[in-house]
Amino acid sequence: MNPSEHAPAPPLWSIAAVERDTGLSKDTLRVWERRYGFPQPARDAAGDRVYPPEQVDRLHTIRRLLDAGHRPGRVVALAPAALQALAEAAPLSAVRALAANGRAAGRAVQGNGQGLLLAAAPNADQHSNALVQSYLALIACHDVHQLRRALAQDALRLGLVAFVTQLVAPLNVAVGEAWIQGRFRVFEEHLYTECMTGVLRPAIASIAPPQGRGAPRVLLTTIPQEPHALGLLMVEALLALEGCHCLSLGTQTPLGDIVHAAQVHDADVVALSFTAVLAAPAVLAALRDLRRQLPARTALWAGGGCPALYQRPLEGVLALSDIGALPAEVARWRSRSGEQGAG
Amino acid sequence: MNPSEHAPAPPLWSIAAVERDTGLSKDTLRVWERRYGFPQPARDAAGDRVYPPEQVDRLHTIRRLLDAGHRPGRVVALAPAALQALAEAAPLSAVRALAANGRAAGRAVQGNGQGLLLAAAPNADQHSNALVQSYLALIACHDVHQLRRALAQDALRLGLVAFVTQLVAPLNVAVGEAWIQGRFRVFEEHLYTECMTGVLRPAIASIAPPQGRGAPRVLLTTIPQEPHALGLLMVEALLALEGCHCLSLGTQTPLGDIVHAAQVHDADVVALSFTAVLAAPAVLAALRDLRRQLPARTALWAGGGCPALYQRPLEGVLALSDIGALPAEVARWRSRSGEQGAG
DNA sequence: CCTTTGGTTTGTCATAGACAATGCAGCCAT
DNA sequence: ATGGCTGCATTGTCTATGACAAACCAAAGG
Repeated sequence: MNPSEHAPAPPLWSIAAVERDTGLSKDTLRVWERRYGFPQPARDAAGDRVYPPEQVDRLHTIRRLLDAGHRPGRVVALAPAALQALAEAAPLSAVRALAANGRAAGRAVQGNGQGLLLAAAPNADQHSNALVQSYLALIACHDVHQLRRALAQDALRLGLVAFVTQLVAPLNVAVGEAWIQGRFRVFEEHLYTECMTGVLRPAIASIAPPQGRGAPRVLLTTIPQEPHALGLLMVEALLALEGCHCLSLGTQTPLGDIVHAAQVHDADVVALSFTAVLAAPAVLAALRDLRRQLPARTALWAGGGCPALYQRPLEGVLALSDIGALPAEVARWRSRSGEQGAG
Repeated sequence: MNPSEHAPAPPLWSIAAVERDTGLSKDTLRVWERRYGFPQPARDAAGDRVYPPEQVDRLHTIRRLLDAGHRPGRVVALAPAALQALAEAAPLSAVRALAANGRAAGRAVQGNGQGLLLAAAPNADQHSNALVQSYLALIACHDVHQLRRALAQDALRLGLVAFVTQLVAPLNVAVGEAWIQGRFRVFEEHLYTECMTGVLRPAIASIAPPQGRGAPRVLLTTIPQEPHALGLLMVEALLALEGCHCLSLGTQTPLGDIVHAAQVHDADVVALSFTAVLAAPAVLAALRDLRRQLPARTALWAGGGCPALYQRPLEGVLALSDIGALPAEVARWRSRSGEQGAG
């Protein structure tokens, strides 16, 4: 037997595995190594990079800090202790987002990387209220049954609109912040998302489709690379309650298919949800492309916790930083459509 | 005004955009260009590749053919007409999968690339029955309301078990084949998935959690890069009906988090769903890693339309080619667990 | 007919340099 | 002090080509 097999061989990661796991591209990983001296993977017999688990962990922490608004040059080379301190400190996000550019309509509060965050809360601190905190505790102890029961109960208690805008939205923000600070792992976020989906889906299914003629037809989806469906469900719930004709395509629809689906469905509005997983250039390019390919009569609404949406006004795109503003926008669409329909 | 602005500039795609859209890596795109002479993108001012839409379309067709079992060397350089002919011909998949290696338990019927396919049907041809065909027609005419109503009705009529095993599974196969043949676009597949989700979710939510002590605790998820959730829902429905304690993490959980979640949830079984989106090596590597990191008492079940699962037996992994076999496996687990618990 | 062997195919990884877009900081003017 | 411009630094992505290991196919042998 080979002696090396006796030791519990530490699992080593290939560059492809690290890319999958951290979301940092191979190119980025290599250029960081060249520029900042980290990561510093070993090499296997073939000369390929092999990353020890500690470095992968550290890359995860770095990724979280980047999503919180830090810059690579300042954090990549930092020692683990310093990284941890930074993560536990107050998240830069709000500060940076506000400082960046005050022009946009709403307050932009940035989310986490795996990016649950859909709607920026009016004031993150205000929402550190008891209810949200109790939910965070439920998630932390992985009590799914209790979590689902509590969510279902609160949905009934508050009503679906208030549930979505006043509880789910700030809870998403809170979960996102906890994730940035390293207090939650990915699977805990997944667990939360799954429970919430299990509550929202049946609720949406129970809403009767609108009968009238004037109902706006809305196409809901996310662009490729944006896997978060929770935002879509929240929006779908609100829009369905407002009497919209919703057609959701789920997540990650290629741009060409969005355009095609909008034509087929005769959509009045295409609504997209964004989180901070996506790099700002990708988001803006996608919106520009879509705006160009969609017919002029189709409105393009974008929302969610992606800061890129709110840094500068986008031509032909309605950026909704606050999910609570959705009903008002539907009303505005209705009145505008009435004018045009009459004219 | 610039005269060139008068022409309706055809949208040009960057290599990154093509990667997102087709799922072919930048490396692959470049090496195909070098080896096969296709694609042959133009260059922008900076020397970067820019792909005209026709080439992107052609790449899509090629991608579908690859997922159907063709090999790059034989199809990449083919003219569009030849590609189309190949796509419309009988899919290679079943033939190839059977020819490959007869050792595995079941027949492996391969799915499409964006890969809805969860469970291989006993005989794909048998399932070209009227019911499945009528559903394909509903999808083709984008009648979501009718589609959802019909699904909900059939779920009631057949009962959830028969609905999942006898209708949903073959329908997935049929949709997958239609996609390979280019009869469906991505958004039509999304539309179908969304409707099905809207039916399965509430059904699952209505199943009472098991009370007894001996219920197997099952953790459900997919590995990163595998975005298809429909398989998970089908499995969750069947397992919940069999009295299992299901915990779904949704799609794309990092391997480390799967292990962690399995510990926290005290899982008896980790069940994963695979489609043909993933390359065979990635699937096998993931399963090997997981098997190594999971405690021995935790069983590892893998299912879905991914041919890699069935080509050779995998040590410590139960590969389920037929979703109908799930109840029997639960029963087998129960009896085995009873022995061990007693001993 | 099944298995093993050898050659081909194919995706991924490596290197290093270049560039465009973004972001930040400092300056000036109101 | 605050708003807006200018220029430098930062950063991710792209290019090119070579190399290699694993997977696949087909032909030879038991």
